[in-house]
Amino acid sequence: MVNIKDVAKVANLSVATVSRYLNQNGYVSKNSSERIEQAIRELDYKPSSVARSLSKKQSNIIGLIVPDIKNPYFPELARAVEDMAWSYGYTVVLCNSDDQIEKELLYLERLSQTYVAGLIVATSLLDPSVYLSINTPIVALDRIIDATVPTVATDNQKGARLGGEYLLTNGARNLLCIGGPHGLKTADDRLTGFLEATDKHGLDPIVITSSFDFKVAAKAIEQCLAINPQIDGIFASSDTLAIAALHIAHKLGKRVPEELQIVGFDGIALGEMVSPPLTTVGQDLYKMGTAAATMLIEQIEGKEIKQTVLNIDPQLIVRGTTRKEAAK
Amino acid sequence: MVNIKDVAKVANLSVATVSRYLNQNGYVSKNSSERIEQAIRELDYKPSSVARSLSKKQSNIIGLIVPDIKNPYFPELARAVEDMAWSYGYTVVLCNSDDQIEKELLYLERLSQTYVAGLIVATSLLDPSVYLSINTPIVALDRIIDATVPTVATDNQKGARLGGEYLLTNGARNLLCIGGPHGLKTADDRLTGFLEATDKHGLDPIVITSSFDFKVAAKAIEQCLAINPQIDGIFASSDTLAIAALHIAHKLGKRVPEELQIVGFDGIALGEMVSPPLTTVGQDLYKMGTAAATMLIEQIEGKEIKQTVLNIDPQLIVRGTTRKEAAK
DNA sequence: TTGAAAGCGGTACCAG
DNA sequence: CTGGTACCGCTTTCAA
Repeated sequence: MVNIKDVAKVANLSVATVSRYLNQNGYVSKNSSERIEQAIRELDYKPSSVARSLSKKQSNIIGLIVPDIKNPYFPELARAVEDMAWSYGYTVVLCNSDDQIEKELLYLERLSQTYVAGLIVATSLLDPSVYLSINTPIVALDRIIDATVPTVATDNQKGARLGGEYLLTNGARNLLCIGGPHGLKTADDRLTGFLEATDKHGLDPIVITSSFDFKVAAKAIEQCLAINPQIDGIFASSDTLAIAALHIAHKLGKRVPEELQIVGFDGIALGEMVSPPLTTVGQDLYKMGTAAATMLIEQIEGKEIKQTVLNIDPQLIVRGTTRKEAAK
Repeated sequence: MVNIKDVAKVANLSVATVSRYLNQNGYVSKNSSERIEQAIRELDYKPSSVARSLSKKQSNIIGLIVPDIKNPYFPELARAVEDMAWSYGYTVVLCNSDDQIEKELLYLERLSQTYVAGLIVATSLLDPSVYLSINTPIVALDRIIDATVPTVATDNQKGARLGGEYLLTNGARNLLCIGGPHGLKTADDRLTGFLEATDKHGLDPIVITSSFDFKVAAKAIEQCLAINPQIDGIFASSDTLAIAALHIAHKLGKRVPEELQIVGFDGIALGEMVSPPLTTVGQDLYKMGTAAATMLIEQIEGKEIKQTVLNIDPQLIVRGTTRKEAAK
C-alpha cells in the first residue's frame, strides 16, 4: 500500500506538506499542490483512515444503535442515516441491541475503542448519564434519552390522538387499543394520546399491551377479539401490531373496514402492501433518519447546531382499513 | 484515555509484556499476569482498536454490502451476519450499493482504507476481478461472484422447480411467472427452474419481468392480469413480488387461493403477515447469514475453510395462497 | 511556504 | 520470561 511518504518522495516535498495539502489547512504553494496532485494520481494513493483516526483520535465511523434491524421500522431509518452519512464521508456501523442493557453497554464500549465519531441511538434503556458520559456527539432518534441530548422524534401523543379521533369520526365506538410494551415511553405516549381522544367522547376503550413481535401480538389480539366480538375499531401503536390485527381479522372472517376498522402508527412501507392497505398515523421516516444524521454530523464537525430538538409532525395517512365515506 | 503505557507503569512492567499478555502470545509469568490484570482493572483500561489496526494492518470491521437494506430480504440476512460478527468481536459496517457500480466501487475503496478485515457481498455487478483484487477475505452471499469466491447461496433453479411443480400438482394450469430484473443471475435461475417444471407438463406460461420495487411490480402485474384473466397460478421470483400479486388479486376481487394461487420465493418474515399467508419457496435466511459470517471469519483468522461453497436447500413452505386439498 | 520530528497507541522482533 | 525499540501512516507543532 502506498503511503504519504511515497507521495512526498515523488512530489519531492515533505510529508508535512502533503498532509497539509490533503487536509486543506496550512500553506501549500500552487506549484507544490500540483506536484502533489500529480504524485497522488501517479501512485493511486489513498490515505489510511486508520492512521488518521489514530493521530486525530477521531474516526469517520458513526454508530447506529437500533433494537433490531429486522423490525421493519428500522431499515427505513437506517437507510436514511446511511445515505446522509455516506454523502459526508462517514461510514455507519450497525448495532442491534435487542433492547438488552448489557449488549448496548458492550456496544458502547467497543465503539468508543474505535474513536467512533458519533452515535445515533434509537433505543433508550440505559440511564441517560451513560450516554452523556461517553463523551461523543450523540443524537437520539425516535426515542428520547434526555432533555440535553439532541433528539429527532415524533409527537406520539398528538399522532395517537389524531388516529383515535379519526376512528371515532368514522363511527367506530367499541374501541380496542393495542399498546406497545409497557415502560417504553414512545408506546406510553401513544396510549395516552389515544385515550385523550376517547375520553373526550366519554368512551372507555379496551386496552391491551403486547410486545412488537408479530406472532405474540397476533395471539393476544385473537384472544381479545374472541372475548370481545363487539369491537369495531382498533388503534394499534405500531404498524406491525396493526397488521397483526388485520391478519387476525381475516382469520376470524371479520370484514375490514366494514365491520372492523384499523388504524396503525409508524408509516412503514409494509403498510401499503397488505390488503386492504393500512390506514395509519405516519411519520416521515426517511426525513427523521436524515435529520438525525445531519444533526449528528454538525455536532461532529463542530458547527453550531441550529436546533437540538426536531419534532416531526405525524400525519394521518388514510388508506383502506378505515371507512372514508363516514367521515364528518 | 488510559493507554498501554499507563498499564505497564502501574504493573511495573514494559509495554511489550503487557502487549503479550493482551494478545495471549509469548511468555508472561503468572505473577506478571496478575499484576497486569490488576492494573487493567484499576485503570479501567480498554485497548484502542485503532492503534491495533494500524500496527497490524487489519481491523475488526466487516463490510456488508447489500443493494438496499429497505428490501425486506436483507434485514434478516444483516441481522444474522451482525449476530455472528458480534460474537466473534467484529463490527459490521452497513453499505447500501443500490446496485450501482459506481457506489459499490467507492465503498470498496473506502472500506479498504480502513483495513477492513473482510467483506460479505450480497451484490454482484462488479467484474469478479475487482473483488478478487482487493486482497481481503470475502464471501458472496445469496449471489454468486465467481467460482473462486467462497459462497453461500441457494439452489434457485431447484427451488423454482419445486414451486412450479407445486402449483401444477395443485391444479393451476394458466400460469404466470413474475421474474426479477433481467440479467440478475438469481432471478434468471429462478425463471429457468420454473420453466423446467412447466415444460415437463407441456405448458407455456406467461412470463413477465419486473424490478423488485413493490409499486412498479404491482402495476405490471395488474396490467398483465387484466389482459389475461384466465391466469389461475402465479409463481413470483421473490416474496415481495408475490405479495404485490396478492395485493392486486385482492384489488381485482380475485379470491386467493380459490381462483388464483400464488407461490413466492425467499421466505421473508413478511410472508406470514399477509392474508392469506404466503406459500413460498423458503430459504433459511438466518442460517445463510450466519454461515456467510462464519466462513468469512474463518478466512480472516486464517483457519482452513472447510467448504468454500455452501448451498442452502430451499424448502417449500405451504401456507395459505395455495390450495392444499388438491395436492397429489 | 516548507520540513523535522514528536506523538497517537499498539505490535513484534531481537537481545538479554 | 522480559524489556528496548523500530515501526504502522498520518497530524501537528515549532523552527527555519
